Amino acid sequence: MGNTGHTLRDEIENGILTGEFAPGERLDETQLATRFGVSRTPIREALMQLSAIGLIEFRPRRGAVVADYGPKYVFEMFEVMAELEGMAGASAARRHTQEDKDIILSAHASCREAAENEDTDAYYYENEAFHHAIYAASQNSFLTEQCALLHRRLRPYRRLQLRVRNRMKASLLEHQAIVDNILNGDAEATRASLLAHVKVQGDRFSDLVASLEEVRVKR
Amino acid sequence: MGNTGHTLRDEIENGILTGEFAPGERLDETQLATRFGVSRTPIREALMQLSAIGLIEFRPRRGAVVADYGPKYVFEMFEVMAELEGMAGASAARRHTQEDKDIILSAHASCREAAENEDTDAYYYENEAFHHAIYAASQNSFLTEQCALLHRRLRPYRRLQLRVRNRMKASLLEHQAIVDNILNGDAEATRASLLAHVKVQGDRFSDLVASLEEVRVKR
DNA sequence: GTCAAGTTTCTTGTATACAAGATTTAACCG
DNA sequence: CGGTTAAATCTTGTATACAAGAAACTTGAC
Repeated sequence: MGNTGHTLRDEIENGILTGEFAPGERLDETQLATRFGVSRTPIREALMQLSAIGLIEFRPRRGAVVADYGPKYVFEMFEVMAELEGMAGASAARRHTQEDKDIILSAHASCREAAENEDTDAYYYENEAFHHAIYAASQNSFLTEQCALLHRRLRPYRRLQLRVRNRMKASLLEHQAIVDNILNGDAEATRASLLAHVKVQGDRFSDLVASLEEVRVKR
Repeated sequence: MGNTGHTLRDEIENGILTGEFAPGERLDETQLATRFGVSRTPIREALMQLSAIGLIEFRPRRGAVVADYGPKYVFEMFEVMAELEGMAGASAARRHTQEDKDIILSAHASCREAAENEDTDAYYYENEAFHHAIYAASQNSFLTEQCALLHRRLRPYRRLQLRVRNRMKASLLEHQAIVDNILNGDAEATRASLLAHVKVQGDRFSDLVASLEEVRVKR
């Protein structure tokens, strides 16, 4: 043995992002250790890393729990995500290379295909590739990393949304406008279109929470 | 004992941000352990946290070294910082409370005082308070956290800049414009003024690096 | 049957032990 | 005297041991 590879951290992170470990849930170190076939030490170190990026929280003497942000906080995260994506898009419109362009177009085509097949899972996956292609085209590697990080962090809160009626097709239309703006090299139009595209997700999340609240109150 | 308090992490982080541990320097776990009077285990966990936020890097089997970003990467960080601060300012202009306003004005007054006394150290400190006041006034706690985090991360690269001739007074003038814009509730003007205010720092950093490069080449 | 107090059990947080890879040092050869 | 290789040392990465605090359970009283 003898490895500091991030595989363990990624494994646990994945569990959180896929919803296997739900927000608020307590993470038992011993349990994780036996599950991954290691001792508690590397588990602990992975958890420390996750706590540093805010995915989990340590309660003193009570271990780690999956971070459970309030709805307001999640909405704020979407606001920041929108701004960062807008920035990446603006930068991509100005500085994208031929190769970036090819990758964006190919990702866009894959999204369209998924949408035409009404395959939400495939669309979900291809949509991520599309957004990552834009991050990379910004030519700003720090921005690319920050966008990717926040994107991952928001994943659990974006999962349900594509099931909403017609959301997939509306999303695709927005993608088309974004692609056009980037190819035209229109930085500010790209920024605006991406800002709106992402912000919609925060709004949808808020709507969802509001409706859940209403149900809860009514009972 | 029995503590998961962040004090140890903060201690090491401080050492990095103040330049005691220089970029590229190797961090010896045993050394740190004896220095802080604990075993290697909590040191290790603190280092894992710092690696997760990008302040240090783990080379497999070779331990932790203080992250040494290239000049390009640092410049990119300033670009993102500028955008985030612009966003915070725009939001602050729209949503600041009376209390936020008081804090901003008081921080601004302290900056002015430091500038009039030509006290660069005091200005450096009060300047941070001024910027944090704006973050808080955005009413977006996630944005506030992200800004504060990136601000800290850039601290080592901002240290030298105030020594530049007249920079302190120029900075104060920019602050005045920012304050005016916020009090007027002009979100876009605030965004623009903060964007420029921060971007200047990235430009200065680039100039610095360029001049150092030149010296290096000439010899 | 319900609640409270005390005891037991579990879990965390830290220290220490140990194995494997990296680095330094030393010895030997050219 | 320089270079290469092998041994010794050091450092990391992981496992285990142990102490202290939290949770759960038992027992007893009302």
